[in-house]
Amino acid sequence: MTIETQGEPRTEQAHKLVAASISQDLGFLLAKLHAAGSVLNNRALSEFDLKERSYSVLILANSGLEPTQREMADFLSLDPSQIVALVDELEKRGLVVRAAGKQDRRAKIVTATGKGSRVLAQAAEAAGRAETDVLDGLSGEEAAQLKALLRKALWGASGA
Amino acid sequence: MTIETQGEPRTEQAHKLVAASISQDLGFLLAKLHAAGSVLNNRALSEFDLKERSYSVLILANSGLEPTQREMADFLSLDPSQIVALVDELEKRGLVVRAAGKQDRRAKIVTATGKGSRVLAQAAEAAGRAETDVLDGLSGEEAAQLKALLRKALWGASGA
DNA sequence: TATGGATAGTTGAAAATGTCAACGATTTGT
DNA sequence: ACAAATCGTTGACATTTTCAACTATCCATA
Repeated sequence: MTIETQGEPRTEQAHKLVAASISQDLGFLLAKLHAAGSVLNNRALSEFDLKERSYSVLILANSGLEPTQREMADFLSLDPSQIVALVDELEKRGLVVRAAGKQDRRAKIVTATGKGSRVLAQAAEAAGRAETDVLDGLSGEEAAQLKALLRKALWGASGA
Repeated sequence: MTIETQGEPRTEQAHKLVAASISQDLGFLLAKLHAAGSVLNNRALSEFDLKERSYSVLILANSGLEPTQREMADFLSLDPSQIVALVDELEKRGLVVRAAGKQDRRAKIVTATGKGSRVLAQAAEAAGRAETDVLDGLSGEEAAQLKALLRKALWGASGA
């Protein structure tokens, strides 16, 4: 990020409106960096026919935490019906399987297949490179600090 | 934010899935904090019949920087046609006026009216309170640091 | 100074997303 | 055993995004 990443069509540039007070607004800063990052992320993931959403689901399915769809919905701040569609697609592609929960048979536990794990490993690399691009303007330490602060804001000092 | 803000229906809680590796992913962290913040922001702004979008436009219109609609679109990462709709509504409500650009008569400069300024002043207070809620888990210093890092990631060290 | 190509705003249509209410299957509390 | 709640799913509906035109205007250059 920061000023023109490459000779590309020009990603972002210092703008006269940066001086406006909205540049101090947290919601705006989050929205803008999120928007910029989404473009790069989705571009990087498109090679694997994934988007940010399906990528997230695949990560959770591969986490070993045996998440149910409901837990995924809560955690990803998505409507349960959206999880259905995402899991449907990943399952159709053989990257993920649904299994009835052991204690609660209403719930469906989503788990990554071997193929899902392998695709995820590659996708994660590409996503990592995209993240590096987004945080181009920050030092490694600053990048880590930014992520730590975001985690703390979300889950408090105890968060991962 | 952080664990349950109040006795409310429960806003957010430490989740078992926090342990998943996606909690280290910048895009996810931005999306999640942005989503959580949007809820609070829009709730706070609804008192003034504003949403995050129209609030942003109103701020820029009130900035004294005489932004054109195109500049707003670029800066807010929105399609120009969305700016049209937002300005239409604000103009209908008498909070903002359009004027032809002096050098370029194709461009429309959007400026806040007196009424717009007054509404904005109050809305900004409410939005500020919402932001405080979102950053509940951070100290004042940490909150400032977070915002500084976001700005730096977007515009480099020179940014506002 | 005329002419071609770009750009600002606007409109409207199409596609993608978000929201929400209902339903069957299952669990939980009493 | 029964009532109330919950999980996944479906489908309807609303909102948002994306994109291709179109007019008016600007700019470059012959």
